[in-house]
Amino acid sequence: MIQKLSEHDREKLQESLATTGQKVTPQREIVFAVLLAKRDHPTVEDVFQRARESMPGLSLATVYNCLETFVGCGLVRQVNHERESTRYCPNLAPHAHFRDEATGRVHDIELPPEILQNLRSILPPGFNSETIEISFHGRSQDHAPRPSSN
Amino acid sequence: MIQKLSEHDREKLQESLATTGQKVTPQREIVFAVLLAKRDHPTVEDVFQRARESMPGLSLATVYNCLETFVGCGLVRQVNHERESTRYCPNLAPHAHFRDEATGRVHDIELPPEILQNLRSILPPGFNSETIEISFHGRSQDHAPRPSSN
DNA sequence: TTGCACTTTGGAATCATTCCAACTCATTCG
DNA sequence: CGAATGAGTTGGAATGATTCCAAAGTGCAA
Repeated sequence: MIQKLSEHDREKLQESLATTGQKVTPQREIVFAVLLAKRDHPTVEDVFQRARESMPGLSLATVYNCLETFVGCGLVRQVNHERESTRYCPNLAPHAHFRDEATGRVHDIELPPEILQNLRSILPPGFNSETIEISFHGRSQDHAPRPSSN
Repeated sequence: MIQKLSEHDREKLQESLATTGQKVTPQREIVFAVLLAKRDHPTVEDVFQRARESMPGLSLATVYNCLETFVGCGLVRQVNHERESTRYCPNLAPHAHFRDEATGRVHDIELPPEILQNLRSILPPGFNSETIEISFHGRSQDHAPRPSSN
């Protein structure tokens, strides 16, 4: 069962939604709470399952809608790997992703600003990049338990 | 109409396929030739259309098969952008991709080895990466004609 | 000539995602 | 108050890329 949003997170939600003229709804609160509760890059289906525990009537379409809305107002990031289902990630700090092909898990990799700068500098003149996506693909020995929570 | 493979390219094809115990077929030759003829990161559908000009009976399933085979034996790379159709790229040198959101076109960006090294170094211990994918997303003023062919 | 391994093919099946029309609910307006 | 408006939600249908599958085809080797 998902814990309710903290006052702080609820405000963040409310403010971000407001920037695009949208409102807080019970469904959006729960979907957002699910993302914050376990930062394991869940798929839409994962979010759906988890959110349903708290709100059995919730529909899959709504989960799609909520997540799209969050991406639109900058609350979460989409993470795509090859052709697999899209995953969602509430970590807004610049970071790369490491996809462990043994477990299928996705780990965040901190991204030092100078690396980003470095990367931007290899673009030929005339190329202006808004976003850079970096994803590693391999195996990790890391089987740490849960990084968990927020 | 697609030009036949050069002797050199045909050998490359033959050798790569051999490493995984597979054979050169007319279909594979044409699909490979299509990739080399215009290095614009075509989708499966693009390849299908272009290849059909030379071999009208070719089936879509076969194009999927060929491309998968080529990826498997290291002849070409897959390029994924968000949830769009997979694109294919015969450029094997390490490079990043720049996706121009205005035109939808994908450009290769040369990747200096030290940057790759740099990136590898930000992985925490225990993470071993086989491949790194880097994709920029933005707009370019570059409307150069065809870099084209070989 | 028979068997075997690899290929190709068209159509069916799958699966994530998008679309859509009906419905809910809160708020605004006459 | 009661209708109108509009954002949000919902379930099911539709879409689109990709995969699966079973039936043929194509050498090559025994």
